[in-house]
Amino acid sequence: MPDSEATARGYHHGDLRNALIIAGRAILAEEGSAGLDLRKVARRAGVSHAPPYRHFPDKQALLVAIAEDGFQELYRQLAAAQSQAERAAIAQLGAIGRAYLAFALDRPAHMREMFSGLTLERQAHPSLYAASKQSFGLLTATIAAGQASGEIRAGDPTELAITIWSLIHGVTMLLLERQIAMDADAADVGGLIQGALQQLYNGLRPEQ
Amino acid sequence: MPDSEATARGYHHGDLRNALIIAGRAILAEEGSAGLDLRKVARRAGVSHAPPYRHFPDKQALLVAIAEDGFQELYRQLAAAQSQAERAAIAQLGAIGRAYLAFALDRPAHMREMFSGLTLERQAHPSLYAASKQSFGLLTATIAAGQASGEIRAGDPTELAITIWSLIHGVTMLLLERQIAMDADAADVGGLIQGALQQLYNGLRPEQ
DNA sequence: ACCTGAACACCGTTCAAGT
DNA sequence: ACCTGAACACCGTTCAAGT
Repeated sequence: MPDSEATARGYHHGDLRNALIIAGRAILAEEGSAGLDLRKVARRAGVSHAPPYRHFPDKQALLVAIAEDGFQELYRQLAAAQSQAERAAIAQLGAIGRAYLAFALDRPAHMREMFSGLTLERQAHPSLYAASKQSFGLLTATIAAGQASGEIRAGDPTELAITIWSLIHGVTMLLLERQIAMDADAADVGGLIQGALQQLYNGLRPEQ
Repeated sequence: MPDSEATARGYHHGDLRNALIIAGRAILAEEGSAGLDLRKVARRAGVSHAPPYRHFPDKQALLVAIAEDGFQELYRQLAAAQSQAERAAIAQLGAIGRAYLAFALDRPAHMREMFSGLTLERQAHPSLYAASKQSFGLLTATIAAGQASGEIRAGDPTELAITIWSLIHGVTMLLLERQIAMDADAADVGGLIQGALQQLYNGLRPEQ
């Protein structure tokens, strides 16, 4: 819950930009991306359809801002989950993975929008890129700590982080798209990502 | 390739349904999903904007058909890659992973469309679901063969297939969204997915 | 049966005015 | 400075006609 308008100042808004992002997120949650049109967002924020153009050059720019907001919230939730987990490396990675999945299942349309090709030019959206890199940094740091404590094998932690992020992201998006069967049971879903991470930890190679 | 009408019969088309799918794929390749509007697809297929409604109840249904076409082609490419790879399990999985990624990089808009939430109700789109399950079956069979030859540890091959598919899908989609840096070098990209699979094969746990 | 063209409601975007 | 309302080009969808 961001601060938003301090007070209305004769006009409708003190922080229209933020109000538009909040309205957009609400519409995404209620109607999905199909319902996310600029006029409806403006209406919900309490203004007519022109003022948004004072804050965003076009609809795409609003979508990027909504995605960036999502990446920031994702990071907060991953960091909270990690800080509350046991210190064992596998427990920390499991907590991050479950939080990543929980975020996605809690707001599927927002999650899809965050990874829907908006960010194609990283140079063009540096703050969005920075927001998503925070989460990657959390993963890398967790892995480096696990290597320091001897729980994770040596190697470039960035490479390992790419693999783990990919596994978590893949499970999450395939579940979101119903490509993997999902019993409505939440414990089942958490177990799925935990099981995948455990398999990565153990490896596919038979024990010798 | 459905059968439909064999030849044009005085009117413009013998197989408008198929022509619309092909036109849609071409637009996706040239302009991305933003350019994929029904009127443009119809124009490109050589008809006015009403006839598509004779084959598809709405735009969404055309998108689903385009996605299904994509899943069928994906399966063909995965199967071809696997059949040409060496018999070692890790080589087979690597070939499937590289083919999956190559498909996505070759047609990013189509790939995104295939995994963009169209399929939310599996019951509502049984043929799309079946098309995507073919590829999953290929993966499961490859894993089962690797277990039979002693190269892959014992366990439910479906569970292992979910993990491997998730890893391949995650690497692919994160690369597609530029969330993972990608040197334009194709060898590098192939190496990235091969490296991730190798890490899964070896496990994160330190050698004992 | 399959096609065309007009029509409707709607959306993204712009702009001339208002306060 | 920030707002409104009209306007334009366009899209998804429907429908009365044509052949």
